[in-house]
Amino acid sequence: MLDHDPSSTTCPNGHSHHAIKVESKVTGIAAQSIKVACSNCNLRELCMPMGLTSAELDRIEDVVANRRKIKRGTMLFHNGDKFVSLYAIRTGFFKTCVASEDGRDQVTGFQMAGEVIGLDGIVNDNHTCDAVALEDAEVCVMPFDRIEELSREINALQRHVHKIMSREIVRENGVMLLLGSMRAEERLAAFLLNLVQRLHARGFSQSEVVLRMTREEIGSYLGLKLETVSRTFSKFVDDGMIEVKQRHVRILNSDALHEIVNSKSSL
Amino acid sequence: MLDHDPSSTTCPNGHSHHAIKVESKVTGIAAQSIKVACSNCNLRELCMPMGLTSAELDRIEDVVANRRKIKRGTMLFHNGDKFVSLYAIRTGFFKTCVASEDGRDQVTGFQMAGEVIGLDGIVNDNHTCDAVALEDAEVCVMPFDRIEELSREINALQRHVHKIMSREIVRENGVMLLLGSMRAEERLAAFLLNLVQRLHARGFSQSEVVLRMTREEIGSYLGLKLETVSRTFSKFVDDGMIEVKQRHVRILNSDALHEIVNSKSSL
DNA sequence: CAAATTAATTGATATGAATCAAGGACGGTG
DNA sequence: CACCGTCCTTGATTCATATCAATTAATTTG
Repeated sequence: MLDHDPSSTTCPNGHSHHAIKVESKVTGIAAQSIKVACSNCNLRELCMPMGLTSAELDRIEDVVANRRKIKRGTMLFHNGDKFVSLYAIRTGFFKTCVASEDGRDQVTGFQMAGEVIGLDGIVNDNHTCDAVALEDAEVCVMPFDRIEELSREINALQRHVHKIMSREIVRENGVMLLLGSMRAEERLAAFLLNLVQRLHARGFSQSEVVLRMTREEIGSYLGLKLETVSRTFSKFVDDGMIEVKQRHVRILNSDALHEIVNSKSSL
Repeated sequence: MLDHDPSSTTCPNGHSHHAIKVESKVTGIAAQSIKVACSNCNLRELCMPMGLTSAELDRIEDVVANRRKIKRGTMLFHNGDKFVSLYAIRTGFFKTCVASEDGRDQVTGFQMAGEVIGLDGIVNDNHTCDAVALEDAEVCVMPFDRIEELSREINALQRHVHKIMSREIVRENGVMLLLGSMRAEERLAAFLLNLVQRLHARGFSQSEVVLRMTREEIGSYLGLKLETVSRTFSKFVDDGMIEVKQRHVRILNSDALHEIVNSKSSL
C-alpha cells in the first residue's frame, strides 16, 4: 500500500534525511547547529524551484534562516505583527484567518506541508491575518529581504516566488467562486475534494482524510454555519458518498462528489 | 471644486502629458512611435515604485512595451490565453471573472486606472480569468519577462512587484470575509465605500459614483442576485443614505454606510 | 423616430441556510 | 473512572435571499 498514516500531515515519503543538528559519526563532520539542507528535504519539489544547478541549490538554502516549531493552537504570526519572513511549512497544518473591525472572523485558508504562508504581509510590512497551527508544526523561516536578494541573482528562484504568489491569487479566485455562487453541498464537496487532492500529492490516501479543523472552522472557510457543515456531512453519509467518524472522513464515491460540485451543468 | 466629471474613470488630474506618438514642434525631436513615458504619467505614483532615481525611472519605462486600446465590452485577455504580459490600466474600467467548469460565472474584481491586471497568469503561464473592459480603455502592456529582468536590477521595482501581488492577495482576503460573513446590506455598503474610496484616491468625488457595471455584475461580485442588489439600493435610498439614478449614485451619508459594514459591533 | 433589446425595479412566493435548543460523544485530567 | 469542557449531531423554527413574474426605463438599432 502506498497509503500512509493519516493521523499526521507530515509528508510520509521520507524518513529523517533533514540535515538539522546532525552530528554524523560516519562522516566525522561536526554538527552545524541550525544549518538546513533543502537539498535533502523531501519537500523540495513542493517548495523549491525545479531545475537548479546544485551550486544554485546550495545558495538557495541560505534563504532559510532557521526553523521554528509551533505548538498546536498557537500562532505563527498574528494580525498586526511586523512582516519579516515568509514561512515554508515543513510539518503540520495551519489555518489563516482575517478579522473585520467588528470582530467577525473568516478563515481564509488551510495550509499544509510544502506550502508557504505570510505573503499577506509584504504589501504593508505588517501581517493582516493570523496563522494558527492546527497541529504541532514546524516551519522554515525565510527572511523576505534575503529572498529578494537571492532572487535577484537566481532567476529560477525569482520565478518561483512569483509563481507562489500568483498561485495564491488563483486559489483565492477559486474560493471567491465557491463563496459567491455555490450552495452548501457544493462547497463542502469542493472542500473535501481539494483537501484529499492536496494530501494525495503529498503521498497520502486519495480516499481518507483526517480533518485537522473543527466544523466551525470548515464553516468559516466555506461561509457556512457549523450546523450546516454537520448536516451536509450527514447528508453525504446518507447518500453513501462518504463515511464520517468524527474527524475521520473516508471518501466512498469521489465521482459523486465531483458531480455535486459541477451540478449546475445538468440543467 | 475638486470634483471631476464622474462620467469617466480616467484620472482627471492631468491633461495630455503622456508622451505617446509625440511630434513636438517645440523640441524639434521626431516622434518616437510608441515610446511611453512613465516619468510623465500622472498615474506614476499609482503604478510605479516611489523613490527612484531619474536614471532608474528612465530604465523602468522599458517595462512598457506598448499601449493597447480596448473597446468597451471586449476582452483584454481571456481564460486560457497564454500569459505574456501584465497590464497597467491607464484609462477605463475592467472587470475580471472566473468561470467554473459548469459555466457559473464569478466576478472576482473591478479594476480602474493605475491598477495592474494579469497576475493570475503567472503561475501556469495561462490566464485563468477573463478581463473585460466595462468602458473604452487603454492599458500599458508590460511583458512579464521584461519585468522580471528589470526587477533583478532595480530593487525598488522588485519590491514594487511583490507589493502589487501581495496587495491583491490581501484584497482577496477581504472579499472572502465579505462573501463569507456579511449580509446583503453589508456587502453592498462595503462595495460602495470601497469604490468611492478608490475613485477619490484618483481625484474624483467622495460622494458621487457612476457605476460602470450592471446590477448583475455587482451581484456576481458580491455573491447576490441582481434583484437583491436592486432592492438593497432601494432600501439605502429609502433610508436616505444614498441617491440612485440608474448608474449614478450619490452618497448622502457615508457614516451610515460605514455603520452598516461594521454593524455586528453594535451587539 | 419607432422598434427592439437590455437593464432595472418591484411584488409575491419559495427555499436554503441560520438560528435556537437540546442531547450525545469524545478527549483530557484530576 | 468520573468529571469537565469542547466538539458534534439533530430537530424545530425563523429569516434572508433566491426565484418567478410582471412592469417600467433606458439604450441601441434599423
